[in-house]
Amino acid sequence: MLEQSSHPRSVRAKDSVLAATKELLDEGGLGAATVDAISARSGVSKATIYKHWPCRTAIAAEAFGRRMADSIPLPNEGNVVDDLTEQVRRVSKFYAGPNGRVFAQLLAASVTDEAAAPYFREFFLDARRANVAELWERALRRGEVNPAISAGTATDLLFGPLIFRLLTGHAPLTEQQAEAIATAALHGLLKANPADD
Amino acid sequence: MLEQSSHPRSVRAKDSVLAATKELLDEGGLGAATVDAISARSGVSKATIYKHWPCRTAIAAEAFGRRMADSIPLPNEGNVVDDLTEQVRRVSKFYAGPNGRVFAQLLAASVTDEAAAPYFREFFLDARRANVAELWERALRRGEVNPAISAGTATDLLFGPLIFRLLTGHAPLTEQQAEAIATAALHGLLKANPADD
DNA sequence: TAGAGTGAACTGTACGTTCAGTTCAGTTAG
DNA sequence: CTAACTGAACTGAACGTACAGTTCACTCTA
Repeated sequence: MLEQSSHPRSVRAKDSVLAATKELLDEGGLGAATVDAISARSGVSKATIYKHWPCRTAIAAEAFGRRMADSIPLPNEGNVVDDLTEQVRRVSKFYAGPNGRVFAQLLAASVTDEAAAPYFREFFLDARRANVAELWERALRRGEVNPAISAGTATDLLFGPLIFRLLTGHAPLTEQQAEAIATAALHGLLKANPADD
Repeated sequence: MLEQSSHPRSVRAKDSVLAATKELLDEGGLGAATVDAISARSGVSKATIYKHWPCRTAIAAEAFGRRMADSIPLPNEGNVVDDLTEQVRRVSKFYAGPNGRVFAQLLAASVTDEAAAPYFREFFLDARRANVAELWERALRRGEVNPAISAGTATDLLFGPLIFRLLTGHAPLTEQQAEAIATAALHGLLKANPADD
């Protein structure tokens, strides 16, 4: 019971807001997570909410951010082709589900909403990039990948296409598509590779 | 003088709206192109505007769409590596400029704005994809690229990373970066290629 | 009792709608 | 050839709505 009261009120208010926002995002996407709705459901007043966050989008980014890291663990199958392909497949699957829609809305909102961009970066991109960087480092140590390519470029090449598709909806995010993208990224677009299966 | 009067009023109104919107987009991005501002500058009433377009974003997409096709001609240097690399470089340069910001805002707005998405797709993506598809077909005929990869996948792999960076701003869009991305996409991330310069 | 939170009202912006009245282009009648 | 007619398209100004973000007098709780 020390646990409960050791949380200052402000912490309880924050948690309550984040929990309510998470629910609203699940139910109706970013559009449903209005500040009034968050306030009503969490029982925290708008005035207090705006003491903790600079804008609406930032709340949503923080509320939604944690689940993504949790829901996509880092694969470790022992070789870079399998690991990276599996990672692309997992991320693609995440995007293809209902959470993908919310993710897209948040990314889109962060473009307009200057104050929210750092939140979005912190809760989504940084963790994701760190993940891939670790896979990339492993692969580099094993000598399996081109050392002239940076982890950042590799990340963009593998996941940029997924995000492109997610946002524009011009092509589906099926498992086959994810594999096609990963394979193309790993082996290249040119016909120079005779060692393909 | 027949030319003038041969345009029905509706065409003149549309042109006026598109011209005004284009100006506003240049001056202050999507945020400046409010429907009231467009109406005021074009001299076309809001009621009329909403007879021609379903929502604000659609106007902006159409107004902004044409310049992009114009400003990025299709390269033809005779081989796929140079052509695609050059194309990536050109698109990257376009994104890095002031128009890139507007493009990002439009793409972001289309995520939320259901009615605008088809406009955005028509005026940006379709033309772009057709462009790359043509380059890809050429390369296929010459046997320079992997025939197992579709033009769509190739497009996503080459331009998805640029869009990813543009939207999140996590990495710059310099010419070097564009080349690094194109090279990585063409040759692949793996170390399997001995035939590199 | 002092700092944190409440709640309710308020401001401001911008989308999209509505409608009575006006302009214009093409048509018909004189 | 001209003048009246017609209907579609446009105007202008107001309106309703939604939502972000702010303010302030208050209440509670640590």
